[in-house]
Amino acid sequence: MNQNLSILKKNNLSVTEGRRKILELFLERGDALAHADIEKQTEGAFDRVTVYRTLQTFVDKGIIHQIPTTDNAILYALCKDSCEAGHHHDEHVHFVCDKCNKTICLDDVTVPNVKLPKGFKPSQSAMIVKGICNECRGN
Amino acid sequence: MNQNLSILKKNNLSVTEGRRKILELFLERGDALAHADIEKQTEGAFDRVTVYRTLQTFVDKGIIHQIPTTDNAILYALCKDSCEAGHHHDEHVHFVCDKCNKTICLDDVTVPNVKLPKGFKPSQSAMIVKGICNECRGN
DNA sequence: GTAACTGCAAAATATTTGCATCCTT
DNA sequence: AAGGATGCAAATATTTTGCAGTTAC
Repeated sequence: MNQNLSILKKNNLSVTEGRRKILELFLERGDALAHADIEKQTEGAFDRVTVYRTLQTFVDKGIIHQIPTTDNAILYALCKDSCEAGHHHDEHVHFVCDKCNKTICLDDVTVPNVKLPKGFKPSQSAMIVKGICNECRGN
Repeated sequence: MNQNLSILKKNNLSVTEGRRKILELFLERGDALAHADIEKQTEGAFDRVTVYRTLQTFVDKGIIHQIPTTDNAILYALCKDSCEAGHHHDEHVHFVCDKCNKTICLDDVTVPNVKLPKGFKPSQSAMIVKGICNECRGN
């Protein structure tokens, strides 16, 4: 079975053109996408509203997660299998390339613990590293 | 001299009602503010556009810095003295309290280095920790 | 006096909601 | 057939831009 099909089925989502296509985009590209990227990539095949709703659905189901960014845009990226609905495990490092501008999930790099001042109790943490990615390095 | 006056002067900005007031807000509150917060706190004393422009000016001058957030809003917080125009040193940890929802700069907690996969060259990093802050702890 | 800042109007952009229709199961 | 997903229209929210009047120095 196609990977995107199985992901949708596993999450009790009906399989529609839009969901398949958007999920496929994430699977193909491997980096994080903004709403605007998805609109561009799908070239108006789906209504702007459908894209909003699809992304929201995927976030709710734990298929994708949001990535914090300094600039305006909200980015989304695929979750690992360990994510479940309402319970994300996205405590890995996100890398933003200054050159190609891609945002990549470094799934294997976990966010280190830091010593917080007295009284602060951490529950979750996120980390963003900027720089040059492995693909742009050689060029 | 007032602290906000000296900050403005130091950055060659003319001292206006709006700039003084917005800077004062940051100095008083100590936590990070979104554009919407500032509008609410100043209760329409200044045009919405003025607030946008003032924040942009402050960012350009290195008086405040933007903080990445998981949800939509862009947050701003005061920079330490070591920040200069066009050259931020905001590599400290930002703490978001789940209870009071404030975002606090932990200026003394520096972002630890992480080992990146082969080929990735870091230039800058940011970190966000969620949890319960010191003030909400006791309550 | 002059350059810079502000407010207003309006354009451009982004996001949300309601509802009728169509599609998946 | 029934429930959910989509598209369209429109409401709402957010951000940017131009310009004329005002203010800081």
